[in-house]
Parts: sequence; C-alpha cells; structure tokens
Amino acid sequence: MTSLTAREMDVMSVLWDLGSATVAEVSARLEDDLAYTTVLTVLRILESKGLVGYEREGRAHRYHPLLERREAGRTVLDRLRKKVYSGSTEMLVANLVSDERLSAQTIRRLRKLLDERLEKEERR
Amino acid sequence: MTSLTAREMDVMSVLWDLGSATVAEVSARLEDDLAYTTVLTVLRILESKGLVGYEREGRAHRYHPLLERREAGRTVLDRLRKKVYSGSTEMLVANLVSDERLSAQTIRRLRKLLDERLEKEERR
DNA sequence: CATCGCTTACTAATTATATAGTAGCAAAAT
DNA sequence: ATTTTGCTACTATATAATTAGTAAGCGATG
Repeated sequence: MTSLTAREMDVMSVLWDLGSATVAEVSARLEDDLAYTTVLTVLRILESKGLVGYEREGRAHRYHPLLERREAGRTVLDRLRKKVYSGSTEMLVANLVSDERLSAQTIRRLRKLLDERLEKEERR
Repeated sequence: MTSLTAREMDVMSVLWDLGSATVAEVSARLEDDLAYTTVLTVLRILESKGLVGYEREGRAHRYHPLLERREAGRTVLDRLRKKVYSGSTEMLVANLVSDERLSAQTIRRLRKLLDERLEKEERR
C-alpha cells in the first residue's frame, strides 16, 4: 500500500520526470510556491517512508525515486477500480475514454495497445 | 476538486453500490470492523462536504450519494494521469492493461469501447 | 407505561498532513 | 581568513483524518 498524499505525489511527479533532483530543483518545478523547507520536509517524509533515496551532491542531497511510476499508478488504479467502479476495468476505461477529450489518433493508439495485449494473451 | 480520503471512498463505495444505505448497512458492508459511531462520523463529514444527502427513515437516516461515481473517478484519473503518467492517457492505459490480469474477453470489450468512441469522433 | 435498544448528536483523542521557521554547518566568494 | 550563502536538521503549529466514547431521544416491546 504505497498510498501517496496529494503533496507527496506532486513531489514524486517531479522526481519521476527528472530522474533525480535536489530540493531546489523540485521546488522550482512545483506549481505551488512552497517554502524551500516545506519541500525539504516532504522529501524527508518520503525518505522516511522508503519511497525516495538520496546521495550527497556537494553540500546538498540529490533525491531519486525508489517507488516507480508503474507501482504508484497501480496502487491508485487498483483502489479506484475496486472502490469507485465496483471492480470493473471496463467501467473505468469507459469513463476514461468518454469524458476525456482524446484525439482520434490517441484512441487508435490505445486500441493498438489492446490489440498487442490480446495477441500476447492468445500466444499463451 | 472532490477529493475523497481513503475511508470516505470506502463509504461512498457502499452508497454507490447500494444506491442508499443507513449507518448500519454501510457498517455491515465495510471490510474493516469500525465502530458504529465511526461510520456515522464519516457519513456526517461526507454530508458536511455536500457529497451525500439523507432522508429520515424511522429514527435512522438513510444516506445517498450526491457525488457520482463518474465524477469521483474523473477527479482521481485526472490527477493520476497528470502526476503519475506525465499527462499521458496512453501510459495510463498501458499500465492498466499490461499489469492487469485481464481476460481476452475483457480486452475485446475494451477495444470495442474504443471503436465506438472512434466512430463518434469521426462522425463530427 | 416503563424499559430496552438502536440511532443521532456531541465530544474527544490520536495520528497524519501541510506548511514553514530557526539554528547551525559547510562551501563559496571576496 | 572572514563573510555570505545555501543546505540540512530540528522544531513548531495549524488543520484534517481517523477512530471511538458518552449522552440523550425515540420507538418498539413486554
């Protein structure tokens, strides 16, 4: 159960995008203008939860994600499917593609994704 | 931004499934064994947030969701796409269909969903 | 009609979240 | 070498979340 709070997710998001980052770098990319020490605190909490690690870089720390995107996404999606869509992936996807302003191109790509998955399924 | 806490989502989930429910009914369906008053408190909080309503039923209250599944799901999905999948619906769906133990049948249905969506798109 | 039990209303306590300040150290700059 | 600056570590505070207890009402039951 790797459940991230909203703010923790904001910070992880930066780390995922950049690969790794210092407090200053994370701070700069966050939408909200938080105090430097606030960002530091969040990173330290994430570290205490084992979701990020860090190495020294000069006098600063360079943080990197230990929790992967996939895994974080999975946790949220599992919960969402279970609690909001009564366990139905179809309902989830239906909601996703109906409300979303998706281009025809995107939809085709998604369909291709499914086709590939289907092949894999049948090759077993 | 209708963001639900974990526990609130548990409770809403029951209301969505049953349509409406009393405290006792919600309590009975929750996985965790919470005190009766705990469930009541969560419902009262949801009510104060305008996410559920209720009518009298005898001496009890019968609660019903004011927030819809779709809307709740949308909020989570939007955030998830943005923060975890760098805004990419494709990445999200890829994660969803790759890790998920989905049957071939389900995948076909999902593909059909996309096809229908694609038609709608092209008819514009 | 008195009592038992379910139910709400109110209160409470603990832990988590969110945000940020201060102290102090170490590196960089002059 | 002294000052300045950038960091971390520690502390702090307010608000939200989580859980549950107690009191009191009302309706059913004997």
